[in-house]
Amino acid sequence: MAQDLKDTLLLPKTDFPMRAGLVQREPGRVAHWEKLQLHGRIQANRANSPKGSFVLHDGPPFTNGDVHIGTALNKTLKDIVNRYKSMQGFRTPYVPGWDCHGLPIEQKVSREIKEQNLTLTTAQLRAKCDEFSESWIKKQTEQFKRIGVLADWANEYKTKAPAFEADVLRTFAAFVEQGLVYRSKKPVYWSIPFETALAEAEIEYKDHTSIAIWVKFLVPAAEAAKFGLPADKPLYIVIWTTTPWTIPANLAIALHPEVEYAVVDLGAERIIVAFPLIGTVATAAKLEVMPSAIWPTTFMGAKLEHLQARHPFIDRASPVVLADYVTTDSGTGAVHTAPGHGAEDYLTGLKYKLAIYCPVGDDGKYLDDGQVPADLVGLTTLETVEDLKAKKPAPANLGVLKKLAEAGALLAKAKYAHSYPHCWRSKTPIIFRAVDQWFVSLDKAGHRQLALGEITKIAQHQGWIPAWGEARIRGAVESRPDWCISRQRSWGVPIIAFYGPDKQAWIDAGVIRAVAAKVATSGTNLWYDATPAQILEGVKLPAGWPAPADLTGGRDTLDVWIDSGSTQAAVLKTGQGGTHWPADLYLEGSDQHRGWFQSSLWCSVIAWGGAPYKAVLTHGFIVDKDRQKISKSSTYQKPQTADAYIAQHGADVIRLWIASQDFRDDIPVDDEILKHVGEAYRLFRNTLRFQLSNLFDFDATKHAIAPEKMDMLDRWALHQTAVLIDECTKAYDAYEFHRVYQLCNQFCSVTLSATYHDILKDRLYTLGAAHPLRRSSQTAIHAIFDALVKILAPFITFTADEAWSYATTNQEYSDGSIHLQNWPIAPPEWTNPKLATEMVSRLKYRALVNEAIEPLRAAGKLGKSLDAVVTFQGVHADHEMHAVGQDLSALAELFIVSDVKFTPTAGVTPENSILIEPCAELSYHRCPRCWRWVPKLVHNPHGEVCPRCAEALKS
RNA sequence: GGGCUCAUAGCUCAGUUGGUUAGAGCACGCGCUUGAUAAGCGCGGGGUCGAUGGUUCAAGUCCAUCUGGGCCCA
Repeated sequence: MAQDLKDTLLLPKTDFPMRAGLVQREPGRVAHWEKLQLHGRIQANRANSPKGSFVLHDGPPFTNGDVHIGTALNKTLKDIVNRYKSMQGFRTPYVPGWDCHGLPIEQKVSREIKEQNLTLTTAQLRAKCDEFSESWIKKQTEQFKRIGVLADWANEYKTKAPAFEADVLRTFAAFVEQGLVYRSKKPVYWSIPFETALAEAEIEYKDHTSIAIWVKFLVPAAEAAKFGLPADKPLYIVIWTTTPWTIPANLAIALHPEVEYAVVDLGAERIIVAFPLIGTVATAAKLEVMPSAIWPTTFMGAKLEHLQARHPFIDRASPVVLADYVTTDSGTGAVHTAPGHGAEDYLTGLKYKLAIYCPVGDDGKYLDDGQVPADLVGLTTLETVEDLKAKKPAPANLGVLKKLAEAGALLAKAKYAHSYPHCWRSKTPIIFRAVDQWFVSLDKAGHRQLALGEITKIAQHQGWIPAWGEARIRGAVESRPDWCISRQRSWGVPIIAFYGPDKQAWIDAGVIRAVAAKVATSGTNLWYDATPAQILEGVKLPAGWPAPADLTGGRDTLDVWIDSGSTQAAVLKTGQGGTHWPADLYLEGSDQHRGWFQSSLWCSVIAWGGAPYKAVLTHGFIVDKDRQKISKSSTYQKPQTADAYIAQHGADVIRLWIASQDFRDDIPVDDEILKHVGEAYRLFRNTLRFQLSNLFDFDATKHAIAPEKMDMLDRWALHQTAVLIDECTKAYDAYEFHRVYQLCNQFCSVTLSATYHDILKDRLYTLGAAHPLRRSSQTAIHAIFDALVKILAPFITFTADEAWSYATTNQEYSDGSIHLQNWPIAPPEWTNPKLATEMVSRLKYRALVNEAIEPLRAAGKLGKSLDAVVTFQGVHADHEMHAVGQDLSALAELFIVSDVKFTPTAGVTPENSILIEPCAELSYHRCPRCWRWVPKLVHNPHGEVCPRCAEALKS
C-alpha cells in the first residue's frame, strides 16, 4: 500500500548524474566542444554585438615543459574573464600565444647535442630548438584545452613564426629609426676557450683557489691635504681583491658612505682602511698595530668622495666613489672598482661616468691599448684545465703580482679558497669582461616620460588592478637603465646589424625593414644560412655603407623581452583573429610588472606612441598551506603540473579552486583546501541537479506562471535570485571571482538547500502535477536554475554545460551550449524588497522554531519537524509576529511542521513561548502519502489520506 | 639590504566613511531523515581580528614600530 501511494508522488527525476566523474568525463566534453567548434560559434554569435569586442591579450607561456599549475591558474583566470565577457555580449577574440625563443631551450638542446658529441651549425641548432619548442606547443595546447580553456587555437601566435619575427624586427627598426639604438660596452660572463659570452645558467660554481692581494693606492699629498688627511708621510688607500688580473682595469676605489674609516700609521707610511677591518688587514700584512698608531680622527666614507688616488703602476687617477654594496665582512672596506670587469663595478661606473674599460681581448689576453704596461700585454687571464690541476695561477695574475711588487704597492698576498664561476663546457674559470652590446636609449626622445604618462592615464580610469600595480610598474619604468637588447645567443631573433672589415657596426632601419620582409616569408634562419650579399640582394643600402661583399652579419640576437614586448605589434596591431590595439586587458602574474607589462609598454610607446593595454590585472603566486613558495615547501616536492592536479580532482574542481581564491594575493594550495572546494563543487552540482530533477514535467512555454500570480515563497526566491545576479555581476565586473564563489555558495546552501528547496519538496512531490502552487514553484526553479547555471558557467565550465544540456535536451551532449547563452538579467518584477523584509522576520521565527524543536529531538520525542505542531503564545505582544501570523498554513509550510497555532497570552514574549508538541501525542492523524499530520483523514481508493492528497489523487 | 604587498575562526572569504556581545559558507561535534540518498535537514562548540605601542569617549577599521609570508630588485 505504501509503495502504491509513493508511486502517486511526483518525485524528482533526472538523468543528470549525481556523481560527476570529472576526471573520466571531462575529456569527452573537450572533444565535444572541438567538434562543435565552440569558440568559433561563440564569436560568430557575437559578430554584430552592439557591445563590440573585449580583447584580452594573451601573455605567452614559455614552451619548454608541461603546463605548470601556476600557468594553468593564469590561463584559467583568462578563460573565466573571456567566458564572462562573452556572456555579457562582447565579442571576445582570444588569440593564444607561445614564447619560443630563449636561453632555457637553447641550453637544453645544446646539452643534448653535447651529450651526443655532435657539432651543429647555428642554423642546425636553431632548427633543433624550433622542433623542441614546437613539440611543447602541441603538448601545452592539449593541456590548456583539458582544463577548459577556450581559444582561437587555429589563430595562435608563436614568437618563432616568420611573420612574428618580422614584426619583432620592425619594432627594432622603429627603435633604430628614432636614433635610440647605440653601441656600448657592458660586462658579461666570458668563456675564454670558446670566446663567447655565457648566461648565468651556463655557469657552474666550483671550488677555486685564487690569489687574494692587498694593494696600496697612493693618495697624493695635495689630495690628502685637501680632504683633511695627514700629508707628512706617504698615505695609501688599501684595497683587497681576489682577481689580480683586473688591477690594470682599475678605475676607481669604492667606499661605503656610512662606514667608519681610519688612518693607520705604519711608521714610514700610513694606510686608510675601514675601522672594523684594521685587525684583519694587520694580520694579513703581518703587522702589529698599536692603538696609538690609529689616527684619532675617524671619518665616514662619504667624506672622501671624489678624492683622486693613483693607480699603482699605471699613470692615471683612481678616484674614490661611494657604493652601498661595500661591506666590512672581509677585505679592507675599500673596493677595487673595474667597471669593465664586474656587474656592481659597472653600475658604479655608470653612476660616476667612468669608462667601461676592458683591456682584455676575446682571447683573454691583455691588449696593447697604450695603457696596459708593455710587459703585461699578451699575457692571458685564462687558467687552463691543466693549470688548474697543477695549481698554476694564470700568467696575467703572476704578471700583475710582479708589477705590484716592483711598484711597492703590494701590502700582502694570500691564497684564497672560494666558490668561483666556471664555464659549463670548458670547465675553466670564467672572467667577467665588458663587450660591445646594443642599447636602446629610453630618455633620448622622451619615451620615459611618455611611458610614465601612459601609466598615469591608465591609473586615472582604474586600469591597474589591484591599484598598487601602478606603483610597481612606475618604479620599474623610472629606475630602468637604458635597455641592453643584444644577447650572444643563437635561439632568438637576430639583430640585423652588419660589420665592416674594420669591425665597424652598420645598422639602418630601412635595411632592417627590408630584411624583415624577407624574414616574413623565409624565417630568420635566412640570416644564418645566407651570405650578407644574398641577404641584401635587392636592398637599397644607405649612402656610405660598405659593399655587401665586405660586410659580415652580426651574430647577436635580440633580448627575448623584445620578442614578447612585440606581441602587441604582431597580434593587436595586425588585428590577428579579430583583436584590436590597445587591448582591453592584460592578465598575468605580478612579476610581470617588471617583465612583460614593462617590455610591452616600452615597445608600444616607442613604436606606436601609447600603451598597448587599457587595463592590467595581476594575480599572485601559488604557495603551500603555510604560505611558503612551493619550491621551498617540504610538502610539495613533485613537479607541479596542471595535469597532475586535473588527474586527481578534475578540471572543474581546479577551476573552482582558482575562482574561490582572492587571486590578487598569494594563492595557497593544499589537500584540505582542494577537499573543501570539492565539497562546494558537489553543493553546486547537487543544487543544479535537484532543480533539474524537479522540472522533469515542466515546460516553461506551457506551464509558466506570471510573476504577479506566483506564490509568495517563490517570489521571495526570485527576489533573492535578483539580488544574487546583481551582486555576482558586480563582483565579476570587478574581477572578484572569489566573491561570486562565496555568494553562490551561500545562495545554494542557505537560501536554496536549507530553506527554499527544503520547503518546496512538499509542494512539488505531493500536489497535483498542474496545481498552481506547484507550477508556481517550478516556474521559479526554472528561472533560478537558468540564472545560477549561467553565473557558474565561467567557473565550472564542464559541469554547467552538462547541466545545460540536460536542461534543454535531457541528453549529456547537445548542439547548444551554456557558453552561447547571454548573461542573466533579473526582470524588474522579481525585485520585491517589501516581501524580502517580511521574509526576514518569518525566517527569524523559523530559526526559533528549529531551536525549540531540538530539545525534543534530543529527548527522542521527535524526529522530523513535520511530526511537530507549533503553538505561539503571547503573540499579540509582538507586532512583527502579528504580521507574520496572517496565514497559518503558509507558516506551517515555511517551518516544515504539520500545524501552527496561536494562543494569545498576555505577558509572554514569543522568544520563550514557542511550544513544540509531537503530533502523535495530540489528536492528529498522519497522512501516509504526504506525511503531514492533519485533524482528519478521508477515504480514498488508495486508503486513508489527508484531504489535500485526496484532491491531488483525483487528477 | 631596498621597492611594492599581504596577515580576521581549522580552511576560504565578508566586515561601507573608526561606534552596540566580530559575520558567512565549509570543516568539526552531536542529533534527525532515508521521497535530492556516495544526498538532505537541525542544533552546537570555535576568533584576545599577526605582535607591540600610540591617536580617540570609542579601533579589526587611523598612525608608528616589529614579526612572518609573497613578488621584484640588489
